[in-house]
Amino acid sequence: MRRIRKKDGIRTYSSDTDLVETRRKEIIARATRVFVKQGYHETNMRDLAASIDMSVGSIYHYVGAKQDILYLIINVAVTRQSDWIDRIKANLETRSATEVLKDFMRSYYTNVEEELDVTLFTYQETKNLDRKSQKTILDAAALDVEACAIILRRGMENSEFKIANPLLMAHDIIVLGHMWAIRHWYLANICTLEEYIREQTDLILARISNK
Amino acid sequence: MRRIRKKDGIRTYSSDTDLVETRRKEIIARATRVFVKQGYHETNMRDLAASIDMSVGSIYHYVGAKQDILYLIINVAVTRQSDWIDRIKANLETRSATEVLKDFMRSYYTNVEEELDVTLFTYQETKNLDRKSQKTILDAAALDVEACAIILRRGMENSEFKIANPLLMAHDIIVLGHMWAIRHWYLANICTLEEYIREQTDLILARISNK
Amino acid sequence: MRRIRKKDGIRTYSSDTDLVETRRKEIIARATRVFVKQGYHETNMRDLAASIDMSVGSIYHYVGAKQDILYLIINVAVTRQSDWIDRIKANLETRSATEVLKDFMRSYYTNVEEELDVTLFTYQETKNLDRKSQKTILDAAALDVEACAIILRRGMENSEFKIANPLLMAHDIIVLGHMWAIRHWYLANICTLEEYIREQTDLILARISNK
Amino acid sequence: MRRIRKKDGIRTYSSDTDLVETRRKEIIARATRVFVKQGYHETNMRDLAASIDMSVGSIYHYVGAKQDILYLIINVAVTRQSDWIDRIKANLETRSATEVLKDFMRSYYTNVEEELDVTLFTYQETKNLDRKSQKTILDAAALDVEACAIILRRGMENSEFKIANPLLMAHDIIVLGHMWAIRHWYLANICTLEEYIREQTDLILARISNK
DNA sequence: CATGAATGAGGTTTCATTCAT
DNA sequence: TATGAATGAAACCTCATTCAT
Repeated sequence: MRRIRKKDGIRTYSSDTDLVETRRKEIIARATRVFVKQGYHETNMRDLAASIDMSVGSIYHYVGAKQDILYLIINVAVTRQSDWIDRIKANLETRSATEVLKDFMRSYYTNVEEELDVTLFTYQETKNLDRKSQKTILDAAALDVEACAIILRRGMENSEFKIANPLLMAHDIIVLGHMWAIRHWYLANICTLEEYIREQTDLILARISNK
Repeated sequence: MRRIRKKDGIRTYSSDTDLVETRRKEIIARATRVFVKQGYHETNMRDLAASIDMSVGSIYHYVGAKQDILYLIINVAVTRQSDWIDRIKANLETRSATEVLKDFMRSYYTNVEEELDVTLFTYQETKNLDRKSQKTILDAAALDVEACAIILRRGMENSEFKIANPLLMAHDIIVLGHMWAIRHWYLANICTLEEYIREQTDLILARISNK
Repeated sequence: MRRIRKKDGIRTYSSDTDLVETRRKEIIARATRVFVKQGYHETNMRDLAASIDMSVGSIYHYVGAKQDILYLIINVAVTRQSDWIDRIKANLETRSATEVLKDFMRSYYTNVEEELDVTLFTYQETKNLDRKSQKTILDAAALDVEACAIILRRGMENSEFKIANPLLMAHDIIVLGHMWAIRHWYLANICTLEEYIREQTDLILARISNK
Repeated sequence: MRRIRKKDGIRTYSSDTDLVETRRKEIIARATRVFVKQGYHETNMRDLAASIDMSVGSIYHYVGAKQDILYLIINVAVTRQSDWIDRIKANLETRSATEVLKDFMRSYYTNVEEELDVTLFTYQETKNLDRKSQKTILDAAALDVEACAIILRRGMENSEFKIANPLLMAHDIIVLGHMWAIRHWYLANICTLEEYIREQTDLILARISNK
């Protein structure tokens, strides 16, 4: 008789929490590549198992369902390191909001470039999660906007920026980053990432800089 | 020996072109609602047929495969009326590029609001089409950017605007419109459509207006 | 309300017996070509209708079911003209049994050659008829053997032939004819029809001729 | 990316070659009975699965398609043991061609009797295979004729036999055997297998014996 | 813990037949 | 009488998940 346990709300048959974590990381890392390439619905568990060099049974030891893998993948994709916001705040102590914002956009957009496929994947497949998981993911995704808004608000405080709706402006900054991935099929034909970053930065600053 | 009839590249068993057109329109109109609500993969043909009040057999009388329905739906969603660009050009004869752009953004974004679900659907499900259909769809989608670019270029010609990369700027204008649908789960909490239109218009004009 | 009538045990909606006969003949003649080429199961009613230049509805006016067409086709194929046996008997009045048998084999085998595909078709598809129809067909097919046996028995009567089991011998004569069609994929590589007829005739005569 | 395993040209999801072989043998053995009794087209996969006491899924674990089962069945039916021809040749070392031929016919025809239904089935259903499989089957079937021809040629060498076209004669010998199955509906009424063998043997020998 | 064979419900699509026009 | 659009049951095949080994 199998004993059923849970970790992070997802069923597992193992009681060794560390092992579960290790194996799940392996699964996520490799499954990401497979799902991103072939599509979530288009990949069946047999092929997935073969592609990530595990047995179907093993996968189900560490994960409760196919959808859980999707959740774990997307969750990794939208979750930033925990010290991310702290580092932004630290930067704001020593440098102007404008400078921090420029750096932020550059590093955020560069990160999108590095995770081009996963970013697109997240936009397309999040809908396949159950309601609760979707909420978790969207909340995590919203944190990016909040982080960006911190910079904008600081700039407003010290009169560097003048912004009517800082959350909306932050949102624009974030999604214009995502667009580099989502619309790469078009953008790749009309500019380089470098140009893209420069133009979007200029677009934003032209509007918020307090002259 | 086996005779295959096609209309618009999609198999049909009827030779009555008008009837095919009528029935397909019905299928598209009703299937859009069902797919958008339940998801493409989550809706099976039996349920679809029941929902749109047709028999499964009848659907396959006018359409070759489930995927064809998806294609038809998305194609309708991304295809503008043929006189769309002409109307923009006509407007540019009598009014300033700035005014025309403002109107364009308002009407485009308002249209997104009216087709909120379908716009989101298009972003999520286009990947489920075969390679060739995807190309057709993306090409059609690119026309929106081109249309917007016409306005921008006119503004540049008469020195109303100053823009480094008009296609990229047009692209921003278009996708920021789409974002009202794609990220509605977030935007709806921070602003109204009215505000959204105003802010995005100001964002763009602040950057391109030639002072 | 449709009135249902029958002709030759097969449902029809028409009361005009002659018309039914005419139309059925058309259907049989053309459907034979289609079924023989594409196979009975592989041809659906829509394609059949298109191929024989009739509407599906029309076919069902004159025929009760798809299987009925198969029956009619095979029935034509296995049914000889009614004067066939009479002509054999007449021949036997004036010529030796040996001569008549030679002629019989030549004309029978030549006829197989002319209906190569239909003969094969009959062997392969009779099983798809219902029990009762199969019986009718097999009985009709048995008549060929009986006809041949008449010749053999006449030869035995006048001591031209010496045969232990004339029905079995007649059966060999008939099926060796059919084999020219059934195993044409092999026989065509090793001899001509002319050779085939000569060899089989010699084979039979070597055994039955009373020296 | 999608890995497809094959054994004998037929898809399987198992990599355990022995297991595939075992299970396929089970499937063939039991499916033969079902198909032969009910017909290939008349048996659907659900019924087949129930009849052979396997799940539909399991069948498809070892076989790629319904047609593959048909192929495997017919292939077994037409394939003789590999030492068959060697045994014939060995016999020809010690015994006269006439004796070997008599034995050959007896054992071949007896074998047909033992596989009555399958022999008929093969004649009727081979056409349902794809072109390539048909070729394989027909080539295998042709080997029987070749084997028989070996005996005939030996008899010609040592002047026991005199034959114009040994391949054609061998073909007659083989197909007259098959006819015991194909036309059993008729033959069963006019003679026993014993008589049939005797008569056909006499028929052949009367023609080829060099007196 | 690891494996992969087994399951069977459910997916998409076809097609013989009917019937309103 | 002639048509072909409409029907829906049933076909083949897939695949997430389980569980004996």
